[in-house]
Amino acid sequence: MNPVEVKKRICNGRKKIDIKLIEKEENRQVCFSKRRKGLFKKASELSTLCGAEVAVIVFSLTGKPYCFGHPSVDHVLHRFLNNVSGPSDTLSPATTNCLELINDDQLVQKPFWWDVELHSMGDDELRLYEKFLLEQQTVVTEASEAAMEQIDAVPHTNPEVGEADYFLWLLQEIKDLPDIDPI
Amino acid sequence: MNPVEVKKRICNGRKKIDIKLIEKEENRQVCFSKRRKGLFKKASELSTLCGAEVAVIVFSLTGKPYCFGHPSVDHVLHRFLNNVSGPSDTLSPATTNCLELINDDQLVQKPFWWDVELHSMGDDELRLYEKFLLEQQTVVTEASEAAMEQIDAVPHTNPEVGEADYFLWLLQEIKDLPDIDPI
DNA sequence: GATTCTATGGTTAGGGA
DNA sequence: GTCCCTAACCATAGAAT
Repeated sequence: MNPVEVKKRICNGRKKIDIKLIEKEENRQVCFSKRRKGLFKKASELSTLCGAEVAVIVFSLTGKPYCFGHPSVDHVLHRFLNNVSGPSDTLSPATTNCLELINDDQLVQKPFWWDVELHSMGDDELRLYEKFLLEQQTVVTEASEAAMEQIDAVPHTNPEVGEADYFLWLLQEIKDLPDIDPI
Repeated sequence: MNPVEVKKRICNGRKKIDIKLIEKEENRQVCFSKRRKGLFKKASELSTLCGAEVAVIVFSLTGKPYCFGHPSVDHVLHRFLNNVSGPSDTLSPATTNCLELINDDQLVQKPFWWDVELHSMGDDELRLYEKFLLEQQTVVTEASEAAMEQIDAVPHTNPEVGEADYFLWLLQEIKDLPDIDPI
């Protein structure tokens, strides 16, 4: 910069603002960007300093989502959602047996059809696959949420326990299901 | 306080610390408490100032959950879980064709094996099914995340577009897949 | 454990680019 | 939209309560 041209920069130091919706569209936008960044940084510092798991999700007024998570947003959300769904140690013995089956490694560790070889894909394939995975997430999540809403709506008074055998069958089907060999 | 007794408080002003796990158990505990509070305050200010919807979930090292949400944690989580798919308008034409297929109602609205009749279930069955759905979410999410991490790691320079046909095949398989009639 | 205290280090509002 | 800039405001480390 030309020394002669150095104009004294007018410094508008930080001004105190009260915490209410910022009216001016542009100011609000800039503030959102800055403070979102600051919030994520604080969250990151908290997780590092204190070994905490943190997830932050923000929707701007325009509906755009932003998120931060350590170790990942989904990890924290799952932990949270599984915590919230209530104590699972009050289940009947019959159900517990079934849950052990679900938690068995067989189901989760079996290579599924979505375990494809990524390195063989081109750029567009990768992006498409990414999109596809997100769609699958959405499908399962929506089915899960819809079902769970219904579950919550159903009064939990039905004492029939024996019917749980259905799930043993269902699990068997699942185990045999996603075993398609891609290409 | 007795004026005679007013001892000058030795002030230890804030010291710069580097961002790494605080070793000393007690200090970490105090820091967690303070910074968690600060984080929630920042989140609150962001939502008020900018009209944003915010959810923050924190697990301490001891496993205790804390959360903040505006208008509520559940509201934001629900919105986020239904909203995961990102912008699709920057993709190449070849990819876009494929995405249209993905987005086609056929795939998503076809009744899947998890669309079971809830009202026929007993109490334990319902709880078990709920657990099962959460497991399925985890499986798909984890597969998705692992794959997407790899996708991000792969340099997006491969110009081969034609390979995307693989996904047309994959989608066909998917459409025919989950068509098991429960019981 | 949580809260209070003080002096710093850190954050950020309003401009400008 | 993002980045820099400054100065005033704010959060917080360490110690004590």
